[in-house]
Amino acid sequence: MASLADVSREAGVSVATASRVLNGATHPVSADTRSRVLAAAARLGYSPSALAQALVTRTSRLIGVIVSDIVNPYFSVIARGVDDMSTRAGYVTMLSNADRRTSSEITRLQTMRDYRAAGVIFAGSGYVDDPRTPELAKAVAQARERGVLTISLTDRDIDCPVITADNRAAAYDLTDHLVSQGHRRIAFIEGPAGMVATEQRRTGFLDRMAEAGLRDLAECVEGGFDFEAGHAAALRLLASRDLPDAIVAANDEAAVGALNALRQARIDVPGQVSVAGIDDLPVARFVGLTTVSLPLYELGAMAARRVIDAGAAGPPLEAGPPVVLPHRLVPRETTTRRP
Amino acid sequence: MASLADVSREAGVSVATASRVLNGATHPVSADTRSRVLAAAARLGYSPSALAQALVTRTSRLIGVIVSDIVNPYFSVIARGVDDMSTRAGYVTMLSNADRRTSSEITRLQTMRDYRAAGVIFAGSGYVDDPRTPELAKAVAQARERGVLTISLTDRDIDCPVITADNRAAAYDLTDHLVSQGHRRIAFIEGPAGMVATEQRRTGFLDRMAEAGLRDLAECVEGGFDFEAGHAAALRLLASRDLPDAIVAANDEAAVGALNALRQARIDVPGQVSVAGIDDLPVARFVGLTTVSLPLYELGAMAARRVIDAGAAGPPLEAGPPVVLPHRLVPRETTTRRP
DNA sequence: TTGTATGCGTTATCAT
DNA sequence: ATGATAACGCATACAA
Repeated sequence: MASLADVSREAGVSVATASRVLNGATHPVSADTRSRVLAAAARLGYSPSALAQALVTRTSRLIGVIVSDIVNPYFSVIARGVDDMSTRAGYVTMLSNADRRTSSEITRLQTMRDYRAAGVIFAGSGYVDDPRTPELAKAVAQARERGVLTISLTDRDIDCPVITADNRAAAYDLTDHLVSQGHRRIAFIEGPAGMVATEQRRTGFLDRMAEAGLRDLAECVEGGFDFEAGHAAALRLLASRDLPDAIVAANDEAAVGALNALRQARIDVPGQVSVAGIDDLPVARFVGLTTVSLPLYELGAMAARRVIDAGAAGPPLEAGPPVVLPHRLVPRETTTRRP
Repeated sequence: MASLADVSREAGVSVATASRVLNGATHPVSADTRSRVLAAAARLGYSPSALAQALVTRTSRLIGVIVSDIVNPYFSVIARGVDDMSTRAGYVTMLSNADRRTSSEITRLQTMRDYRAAGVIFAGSGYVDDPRTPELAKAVAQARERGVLTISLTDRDIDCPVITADNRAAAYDLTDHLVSQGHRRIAFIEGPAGMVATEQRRTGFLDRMAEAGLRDLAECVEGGFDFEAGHAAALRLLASRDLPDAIVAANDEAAVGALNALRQARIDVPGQVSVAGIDDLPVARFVGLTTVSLPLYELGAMAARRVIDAGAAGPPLEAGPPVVLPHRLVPRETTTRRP
């Protein structure tokens, strides 16, 4: 309830000086009045209105993150990275679920912009040939005019800085691992149709297979990013001809789904078939799934740091080349050398 | 960039009337000027500063939710409930992770208060005899003075409305199910030490066992809320004397951890021992775990709705008796009638 | 039905 | 070193 005016009155100074000591500005203030103001503030339990500050400085300590679905561990890890960094810097994070709808991303970005968020981070992958991407790009541009820095964690055609992981390379490296283990017939359970992340991961798989002269032994099957999709895909694989040497799923959840289907069918993993995923979510570690660790937490944290730093030092950094954080192959128990 | 002043100028009216048509106030406005203002607003791409609005109305459309860890599916489901409801009402949700530290909950609440959040929701359980709870209570009281409505999703000694699930009854009902299936020796893998949710669930288990005259056959072992804890607990159970008829874990993750330990040890579940959890997280459905479904999503959604409704209709509802949302037993494949 | 004026809580500019 | 005072963008009580 106590405002700056209250404090200044209590301390017998003007609001200007009260403001100066309370926000630690570089402006000189006598030690005496400083302590008087501090005492008054403490006595009144003063705490500044972040709203008023944001209104006048034209930028807040709010950082937004727009995910597809916070219940998806992939995104919650990113959100955690954002929030840890935000909190450490005295910022607070705003969260929105867009359910992969570009239109939702647009509206969410706009409402965050109306709160003068210092920045907003897009965590979700876009779709290939998404007709709404231009609209999103326009919203991003408007946000920028309003002073909000937007950052994308995936490659998207919206003119803004991107901090990302290399999906293609991740799939490529994972496939390389399998190939080097002697596997030849390898099946790939794809991600959701139309997503660029899906394309990138499939491409990485196919590229490595082709390089190994195994193109003909590479089989892509429809899938998705969740347990059920992986489970169903594995079932289809089981139903058709004989089993491949290895199965790589577009992400960990699908891989675990496939793993379960296989084991329910009494297939020995990795004895008969190796299985691997991508992401390295907590569940992967738990079931001993071979996967490639993506810097999800770091992506969120670094994006947040970037908007924080931008706020501290004018509006220096824009767009520029994508920052690509490193991934890392994590061999575990679901893959082994082919007999 | 366009402000209300810009719009009013463009439309040739005062900011007052511009404000009136743009915020849909009940104030009468002629159809003619209304359309002029609307046109001007559209032309300029006007959108109101949520900051300025919040400053003057002394309440924002911000809803905060403080969880222990958003990566934990238990909390991400709650957060999803909050965000869905918030979004639908034009609010935006602020998220903070407190890692079960009461001191963090306090500071996070304060910064949300400084943004004049319409309300903040505490999702995490407290600790028994937590010496810091009084401080939290004080912070809650201060927040209320500032007009922010706080709601707790668990029983805590901070004077504020609570919307919750009955942890004790959930454990009780689950145990009842096992007992009615003929199980007699039942082990309970506890949650993290000191948490009130842990106490409540253990109590529910013990109560039902006692009523069945099975107190002596009830065994509580230390555990936790994650895979590893459940896994380790199951290992300990395996090491000691002979196996119980059934194992109920304090939550689904621990149950799945135990499940894995058992199966790795070639124990047939539910053939030799039944296993059950609490929460009904997505993973439970996937592995076919018997559990009790807690209204996590609903808790978040209802809490959000309550702060939204409170904003719409003065400051009517305070404290009052806890609202308890129903849980539901979900029998699946990890439990069966005892031979 | 429309306009004027005031205040919300700060920061920042310009004096003093 | 300190103090008036003008914004910031909007809502609203009071006039007209």
